[in-house]
Amino acid sequence: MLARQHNDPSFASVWEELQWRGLVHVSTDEDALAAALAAGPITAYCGFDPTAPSLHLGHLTQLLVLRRLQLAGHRPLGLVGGSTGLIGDPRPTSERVLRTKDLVADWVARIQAQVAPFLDFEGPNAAELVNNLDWTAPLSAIDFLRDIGKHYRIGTMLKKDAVAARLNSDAGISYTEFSYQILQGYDFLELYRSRGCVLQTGGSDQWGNLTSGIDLIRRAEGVSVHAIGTPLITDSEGRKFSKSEGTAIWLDPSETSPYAFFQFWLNSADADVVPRLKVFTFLDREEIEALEVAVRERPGAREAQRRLAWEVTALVHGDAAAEAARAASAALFGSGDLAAVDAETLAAALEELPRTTGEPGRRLDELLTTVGLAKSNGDARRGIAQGGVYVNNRRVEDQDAALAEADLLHGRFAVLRRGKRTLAAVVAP
RNA sequence: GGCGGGUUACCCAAGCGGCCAAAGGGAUCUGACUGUAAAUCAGCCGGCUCAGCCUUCGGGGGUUCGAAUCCCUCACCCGCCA
Repeated sequence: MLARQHNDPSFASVWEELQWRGLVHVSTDEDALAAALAAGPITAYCGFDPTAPSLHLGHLTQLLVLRRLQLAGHRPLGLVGGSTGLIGDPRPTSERVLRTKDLVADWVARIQAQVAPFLDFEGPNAAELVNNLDWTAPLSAIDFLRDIGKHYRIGTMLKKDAVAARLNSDAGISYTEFSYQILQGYDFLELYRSRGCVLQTGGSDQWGNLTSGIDLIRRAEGVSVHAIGTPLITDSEGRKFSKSEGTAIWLDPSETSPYAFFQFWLNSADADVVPRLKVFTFLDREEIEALEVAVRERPGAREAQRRLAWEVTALVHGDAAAEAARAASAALFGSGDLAAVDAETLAAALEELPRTTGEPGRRLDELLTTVGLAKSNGDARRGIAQGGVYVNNRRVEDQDAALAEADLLHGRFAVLRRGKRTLAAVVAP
């Protein structure tokens, strides 16, 4: 997968490409940054805090920024925050619940394993994974206060958006989370000292934490370093699509199956698809512009969405998984007549879906709940009453309906559908 | 340490003894339209053996025929004062 990736040679520099792809929302002085990137290989880092067992799409943006920098000859550092993850950066609305150290350690390992495949650990600009616990754990509270704390002014810290928002909310903020920006700033300083790191990337919501490190390095070392803040990826309505609220799309296939992942991209709105191609694929400008034309002239064909879905699924889950997801999507949504799909193809497609076993006579509401298409039997029955439940693409009319012998395709399978596009499989025992 | 305010369903937020499973908004979900899109309109939106019943309004304990609403207490949060 790594071997296929490349930056677009039609750009004069990686900086220009990052800008074209819409990956630069804010940065430190553009001229100085562009000059630093052009002057020769530099070391850049991005941090990922283990606040969940998996990374999600917001993190994928960051991984790809690091990778594009690496493809341009720079050296990427992937930091997994073993210590910052124990603290948690302040969310705008509420205080985080502290996780146990064991749990965070487990998540660190998982996330390291998710970061690694996106970077090349061979060659002259080999990537490196680092863990900030390595340098913060040995630090005593006294040394921390004397050596680092002295560089921080309370007034500046209070003005950071994340802190100010919390102070204005009725949630308040603990000293623990208030201190987060210092920890992240210290990471940058440490990486500057130990590895000559002069660039940090991150989401624009991390800007305050990025500048924390820049300011610290200037005070402690008298050196100006750089930062790039990427835009928060949203849909055309401005909603974050990767937020922890439940619609999160995870990189871990056991959290979000490759099929569901593929479907997510396939369902991108016309207005979103081109920006997403730029951010999440390695397609050249020329190709993306051609797809942009396709969206404009033949929107119903959804060529750009199909390409996007394939590319990103292959990038994250590999070619085989992407092909399986594509084939399943084609089989399940292709003709509308599922009985026409041959047994082998159907069986393979259903492998991609959530599934449960069920025999004729089982109530549909129970099957829907069991397989996760409804959160309760009442929800399932409500769904049927609203005309939103289908068996093998045929609408179910009766709330008390049960699975019928005739519903079993090839004598074994039934496809349950909730709404327009959420599918699950029932397999006869 | 003192005084005052607050804790409501996924989120925001009304309610201030019965008409409260709890207003309103948002999100999610479903239908119509369509392209497995967007926008728009409509509906649903705690659970169940569903014209009824059960469990919810920070935790626990009271008062009352009856509490999200009153009292006590514990926890947490906010503000002002020290």
